[in-house]
Amino acid sequence: MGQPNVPEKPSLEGLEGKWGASWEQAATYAFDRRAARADVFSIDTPPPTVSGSLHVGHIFSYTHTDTVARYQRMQGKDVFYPMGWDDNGLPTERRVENFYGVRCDPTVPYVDGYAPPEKPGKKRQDFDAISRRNFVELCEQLTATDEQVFEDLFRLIGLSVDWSLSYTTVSQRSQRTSQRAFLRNLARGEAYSSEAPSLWDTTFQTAVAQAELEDRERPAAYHDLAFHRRDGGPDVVISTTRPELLVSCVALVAHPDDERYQPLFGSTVTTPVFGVEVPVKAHKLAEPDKGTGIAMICTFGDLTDVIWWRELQLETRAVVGKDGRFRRDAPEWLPTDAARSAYDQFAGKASGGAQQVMVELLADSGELIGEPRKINHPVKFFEKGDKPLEIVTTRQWYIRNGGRSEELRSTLLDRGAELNWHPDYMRHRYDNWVGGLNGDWLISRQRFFGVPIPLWYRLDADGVADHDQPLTPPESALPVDPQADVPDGFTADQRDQPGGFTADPDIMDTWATSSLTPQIACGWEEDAELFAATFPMDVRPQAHEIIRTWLFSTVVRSHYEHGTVPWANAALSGWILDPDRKKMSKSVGNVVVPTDLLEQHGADAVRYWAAGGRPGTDTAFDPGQMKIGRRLAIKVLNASKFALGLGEAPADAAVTEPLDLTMLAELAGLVDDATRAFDGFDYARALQRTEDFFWSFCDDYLELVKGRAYRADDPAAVSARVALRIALNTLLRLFAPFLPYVTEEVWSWCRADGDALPGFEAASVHRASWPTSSELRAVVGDQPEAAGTPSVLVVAAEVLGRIRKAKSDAKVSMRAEVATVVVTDTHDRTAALLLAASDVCDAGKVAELSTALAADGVEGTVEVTLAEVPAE
RNA sequence: GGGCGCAUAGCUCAGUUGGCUAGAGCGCUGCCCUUACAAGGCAGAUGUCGGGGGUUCGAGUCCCUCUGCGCCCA
Repeated sequence: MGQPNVPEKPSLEGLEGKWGASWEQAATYAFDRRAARADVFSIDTPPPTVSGSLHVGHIFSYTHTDTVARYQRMQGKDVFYPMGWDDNGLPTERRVENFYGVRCDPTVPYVDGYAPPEKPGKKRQDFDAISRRNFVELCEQLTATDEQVFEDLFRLIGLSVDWSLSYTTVSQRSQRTSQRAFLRNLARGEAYSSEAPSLWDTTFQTAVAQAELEDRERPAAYHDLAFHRRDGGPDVVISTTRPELLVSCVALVAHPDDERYQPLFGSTVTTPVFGVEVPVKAHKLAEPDKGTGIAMICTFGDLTDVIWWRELQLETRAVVGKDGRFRRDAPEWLPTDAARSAYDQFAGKASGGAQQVMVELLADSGELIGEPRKINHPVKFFEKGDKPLEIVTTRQWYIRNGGRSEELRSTLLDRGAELNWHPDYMRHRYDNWVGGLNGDWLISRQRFFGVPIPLWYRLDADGVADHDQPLTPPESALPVDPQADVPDGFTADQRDQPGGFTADPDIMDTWATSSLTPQIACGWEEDAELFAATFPMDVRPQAHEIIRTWLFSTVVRSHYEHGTVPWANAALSGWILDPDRKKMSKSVGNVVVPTDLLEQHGADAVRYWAAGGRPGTDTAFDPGQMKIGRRLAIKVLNASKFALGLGEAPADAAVTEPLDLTMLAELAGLVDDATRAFDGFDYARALQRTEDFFWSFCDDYLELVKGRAYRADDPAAVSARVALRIALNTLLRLFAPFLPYVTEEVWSWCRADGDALPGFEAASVHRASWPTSSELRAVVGDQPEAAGTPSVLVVAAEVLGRIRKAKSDAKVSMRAEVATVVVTDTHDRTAALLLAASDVCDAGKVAELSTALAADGVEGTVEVTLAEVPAE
């Protein structure tokens, strides 16, 4: 049998580089694609947005998943753990624009060998306008660099990803998958296009989906406007925060039960300034106690207007264009020259300017009642935008997601209920979101960098597109770029010609592709063998704030395509909070750069901090915890050095001493606990239990057996050495998911010269089997003292503690001699103590240990008498 | 307004079906160079378990209610 090769001065320095290279070379984390589905654990890793900056959040949540991956691998699973990079969409476009000083203008021709400006312009207006193709090329160039930075970090933190499985969300394969899934949705009627009011970001010039909205408090003012009754009765006064939209007013609305306005229902009134006749309607969404209780409906001021417009079947009088400005020509519905000339005063203006003009017009005509009343109210924004959204009628593509169908919604709620949520309460987020949907999923985006919608439209003799019968490519032709490729049956010169065809100009929403990460990663319709082995996946790890977007959209796509949930488990991670309990975000400027942390504390230490963040729980960024993690890693080195440096422990030697047996019995309990925790995705609990055990193992058990273990040629010494070796072997495996570097380092000591100590046969601790309590109980056997109550180890450690305290109180060294220790306690406890008496005496430097029986109901005592110290 | 979560030592947090005197680490104080570890060890002090009510022999734990904070949604 080999001897462990323990370094003289073990150290954490350089372990990341050493073992990172070793794992890569030995393909330690390689997925074996020949495995059967039952033997695979497959992980739908969140593809990070590489155009974003690195921050500690990346370390945090990805470490959580990695601990689970490592656990499952040690449980014998073939772990499918790919990494993806999300290059798709707006964040990349913005980064490329700012990085190179360019912006995309689809009307500009392609320039071969284009080089971006040497000094990027400061303002967007000064950016170089370049063709779509040049722009996409720059996107691809920059993301490749960004991906490498991310991969380096993830490798350093020790993610046990199989890097050969990496994918990007804009790769040809992802585009093919995304377009294929879309075309199948289209063929089955799950996707459709429609000309409808859509939320529109005037900065980005694109439609956005409900899932991308956020409310922001903005100041506004209620303006009271007088509408005139036809019968000469008193004016009807409405309150509005957007008086500039008066020109697009199509009706007034009040609650059906509102007695004040019931007489007016069915009649018409005329609008102030413009004199347009509009009906007064009743609808239950009107709020009687808001403003005057009667509101004007405009096309369109907000989402409620859209509901009223649709349900009350009102006219459309749209005035705000995609650029966010009022149309330049006076609308045809204005009845008089005076109305038209009033309109001309704010034609072409954005809403702010138009409002000023409109308010003046109203004031001049006397139809503005009283002073505007300032309020703060929530306004809808695109989450990445900084101007309020407008509602503009455009043709867009949608995927049905239950927002307009009770039946589908309930089916998708059932899908959510099929998932195991970790923590369980996160399922409410899903139910909440799905239950509150008010429209289908808008997936088309009027942007440039992304997966194109793979469609063309026939143009009739007048050049009008037929949107009802889109031209589709065969799946074999995917991916297509409709703006470069030509549909079957047409020639390139028919593009945009009457009688020819035109391309759908849009790309798909980022989520329309990332909702397919299981299909992309598992090789749907690309690699049948891989797909069969990995799908549906075992777990989707992700942050809780994107349950409504990523998680839900993935469930929708999988439901349509496969009739199943995409994974068995959803594991939600919390956020990183800064020490002031604020969410870390770039805009707040409180982000900590992870590379510095890794350099400072080491990967194991940073992982230790991350793994302490319980599933779903927000966790404060805490360098203090990293220091503790580092201390733990050093402790593992030193304790291992001790446990392995004690001389011979024959492979067939038995553990015989009660103290040793008790320790192993307790270790078996720990193994059960940690295993249970990991099975429930509670890595944090597994770590905490292991750590607790390890510290008392070091403080008490190691101290108790130290003297005995050093003795030569003594069966009791051999018992200690064997027990230490078994305990170390078990603890290294328990720690391996959390501290992959230091545990691998120590594991390697036990395999010196290819001759492994018993239990250390696996080439890597990360390929060793997860410990079981039965392997430990086999060693312990049914020896009563081992399973005894009270535990020999616990009683001995307690008495040792009293001895230490006596020395500490007397302010003497722990090596100080003790003359006598008298333990008075119950029969069982003193009996247990006596089984470890010589160890306690060794550890405490005790000359004489005696016990006495305590009287019934009297608390046990430990009397420690220090030896006389000769005067100096 | 609806939903969900959180509130335990100065700080960060454990406390799994209710059960002995509520724990750990950090920080703080004191002692100790001890042949695994001074980037260390040992010991010590520290609590109205957010407030109130209820169920129970017994509540940090279960129920109700209130307060504060956070998140999601409207």
